[in-house]
Amino acid sequence: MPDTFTITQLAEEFSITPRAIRFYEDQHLIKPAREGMNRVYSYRDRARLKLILRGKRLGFSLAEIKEFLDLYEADRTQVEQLRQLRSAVTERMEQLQGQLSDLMVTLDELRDIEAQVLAALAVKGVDAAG
Amino acid sequence: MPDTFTITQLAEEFSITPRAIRFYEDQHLIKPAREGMNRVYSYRDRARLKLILRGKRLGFSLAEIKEFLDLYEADRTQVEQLRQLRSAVTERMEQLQGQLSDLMVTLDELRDIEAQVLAALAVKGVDAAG
DNA sequence: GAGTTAGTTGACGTTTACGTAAACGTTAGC
DNA sequence: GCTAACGTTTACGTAAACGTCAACTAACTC
Repeated sequence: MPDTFTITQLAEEFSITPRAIRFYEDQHLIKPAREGMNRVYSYRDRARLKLILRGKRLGFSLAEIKEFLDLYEADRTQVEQLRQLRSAVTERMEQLQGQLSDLMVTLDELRDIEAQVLAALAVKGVDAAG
Repeated sequence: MPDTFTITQLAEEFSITPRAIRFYEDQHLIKPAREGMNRVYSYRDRARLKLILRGKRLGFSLAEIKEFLDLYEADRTQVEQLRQLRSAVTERMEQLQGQLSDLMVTLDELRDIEAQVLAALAVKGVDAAG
């Protein structure tokens, strides 16, 4: 592991495009150092990028992710910020729980349809595996 | 419960705008009857709209929802149709199973973060319920 | 018959998260 | 001394899912 990274190194490591990383910079989610014109990413920058991508996996918008990151950076010692973070996480969890139950209902319905289809095929004396 | 609905009635019932409902029609997800120029929604149309909104809550695109709805409507009398329907349903179920596990992983990550935040608050001797 | 209410069809605007050139600079190899 | 690889900025393009006018129409109400 080196201690600095180029933009394409990070792009390849995380399977995104350099364009995406630059876009995150445009949106002030990350600010790498410069060596002349070129961006140079530190180990901490890389960690930050990891957090960004994780936030995206979790379904947060870049604006939301920026708020989270700012919370971490601004002052990790302040209770109010921890509370904000917690409430954001809780809210998101509730959304996901809703999605989860919707998903399971949908799966149930699909199973019903599948059963009906199989029954209909059976009535026609057709091998279901056909 | 009446047996027909106007567009604003449905819009209000489901907390969306008439514009949204018309847009679904543009995308061929729903085709209400007409009384002169005006749209008239049957009870079945309303059920269909419910399905659309549920699909959206599940995070599917309108195009995907359309495919999904077409499954319900397909001609179930012909063997070939039944087979197609069955394979589409099966494929859909596999996709949903994938989403399901993704969702659960995501929820786990969020639970981790929540636990960390709670721990940080506890260290500060703060009531988490604050 | 003027106004209000509820509906209609365009058609352009908006947001998010980048993609996609265009036009250029800087080192490395041949 | 040229080109190839990799980087840069600027800027316009894109897709999804509507929002937001604008400019009607049709039906009631007074």
